[in-house]
Amino acid sequence: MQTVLATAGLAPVFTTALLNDAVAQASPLRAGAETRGGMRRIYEADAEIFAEGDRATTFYKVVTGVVRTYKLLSDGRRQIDAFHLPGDIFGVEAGEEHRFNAEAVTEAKLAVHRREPHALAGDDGMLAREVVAAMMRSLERAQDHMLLLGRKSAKERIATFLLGLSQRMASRGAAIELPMSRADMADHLGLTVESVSRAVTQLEREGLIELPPNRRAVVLRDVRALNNLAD
Amino acid sequence: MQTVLATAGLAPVFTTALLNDAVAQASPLRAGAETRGGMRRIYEADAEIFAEGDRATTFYKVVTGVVRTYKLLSDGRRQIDAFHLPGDIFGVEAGEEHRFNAEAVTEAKLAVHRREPHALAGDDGMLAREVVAAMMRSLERAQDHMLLLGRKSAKERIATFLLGLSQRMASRGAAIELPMSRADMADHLGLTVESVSRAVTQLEREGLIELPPNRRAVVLRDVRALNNLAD
DNA sequence: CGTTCTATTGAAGAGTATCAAGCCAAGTGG
DNA sequence: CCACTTGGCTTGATACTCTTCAATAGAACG
Repeated sequence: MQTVLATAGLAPVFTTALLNDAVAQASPLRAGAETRGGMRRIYEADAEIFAEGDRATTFYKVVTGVVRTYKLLSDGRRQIDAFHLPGDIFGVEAGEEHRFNAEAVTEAKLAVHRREPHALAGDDGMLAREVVAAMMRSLERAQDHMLLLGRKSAKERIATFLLGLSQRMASRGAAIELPMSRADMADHLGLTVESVSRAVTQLEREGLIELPPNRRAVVLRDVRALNNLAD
Repeated sequence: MQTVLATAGLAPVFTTALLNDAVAQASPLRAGAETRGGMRRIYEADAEIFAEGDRATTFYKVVTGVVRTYKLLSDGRRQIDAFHLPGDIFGVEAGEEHRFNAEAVTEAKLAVHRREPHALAGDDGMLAREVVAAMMRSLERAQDHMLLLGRKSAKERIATFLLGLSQRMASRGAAIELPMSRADMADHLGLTVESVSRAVTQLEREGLIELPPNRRAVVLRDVRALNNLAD
């Protein structure tokens, strides 16, 4: 059942299963979510997909849902390097082992690909090309994210994050479902839960964004101003 | 556009089992600084190699010296995403344009490679494999660096940075030359010059490292303790 | 030796983290 | 259908790390 929103302007955009539709319509840039090969597997929310140190015999492509990949410090500090949306490929490794952990954020359907040469050779090498392209996109995102982590303020981080999400999720207008918790956002943006909450609230008070009562979605009200913050 | 690579000029070489080979041989390939192909060019310290937005018709491999690649925010804040040492490849782009700036840190000799498909096809695709392997290494470093930027303290950042440098530079024992200024280190580690200086001094007082009077080199005195800090 | 550039050190301030309630939406069981 | 519980989000007060501003010290070069 969907949330009934108090704010009139919000109601129409939030009342449907945004996320699942977004999945189906994956952005054109992200080479079709209609992956042909690969065994499908479904993970429930928060299920582990693989862990750091696991043998990397397979890699994955998100079909539906959202996945997080992260690293941990010995004392438990966590850095989520990326959220993977439908169409995204993750778990590709240079070495024998996975270098980070992967978990489902929401229930997620994944296409699992063996790393064997022939698996890639099939399909006319299409998959191989796709994997390389995916790696380059990961690298670009990582570079942008280093700029965010190294040099942006909390408010700027939130603005950047929301703009990025809205571009990657086929969002209806400027409305975005937030599939991940504040804790996940915090560990992605190098902040604490409280700082994320405060920055979001601040952007809301300034009128740049708008949130429904359950706070798990965002409407970008002033994209210009948000872009200014994100730089 | 189906794959990003269509515009990369690299597409033809990224086929079939190529990726797996590159993956398998990732580390060993890194060794050879003795690049055969590519025109040599020498840049003096602080010379611009390319700028964000420049057409990415070439990519580079460091022969001697050190290079920094960085991004800027509109107000001048800078994030150095990586320092490139001899053997490292940089400037490979998915799109038409360079997405960051590159400058020589020290005087640097670079091997310049055209992005044309045939240039890569030659040499038995060796260079192509090397480029893919280089990208994967860049991605791994970027992921590690995000953990540093998002979750480590100033002291931990310095420890991590010094350990990484010592592993990458063919260092005489535990002694490392620091080719870059404190400002460069700061913009790489997401700190200010002063914070870098203080953290270095602190590690020195604690006996983990030792510096010469000119402060442009470091001896790692207690690698164990440093690793503990870096996690 | 003086100039210049870089690095260090000090004092004060800002931004974010930490600690601690409180709030609200959603789910549970009587 | 309504307390009651639960988990996630927000808000407040305070602490702390790092930044900012400012000055000094030291190395390199002519």
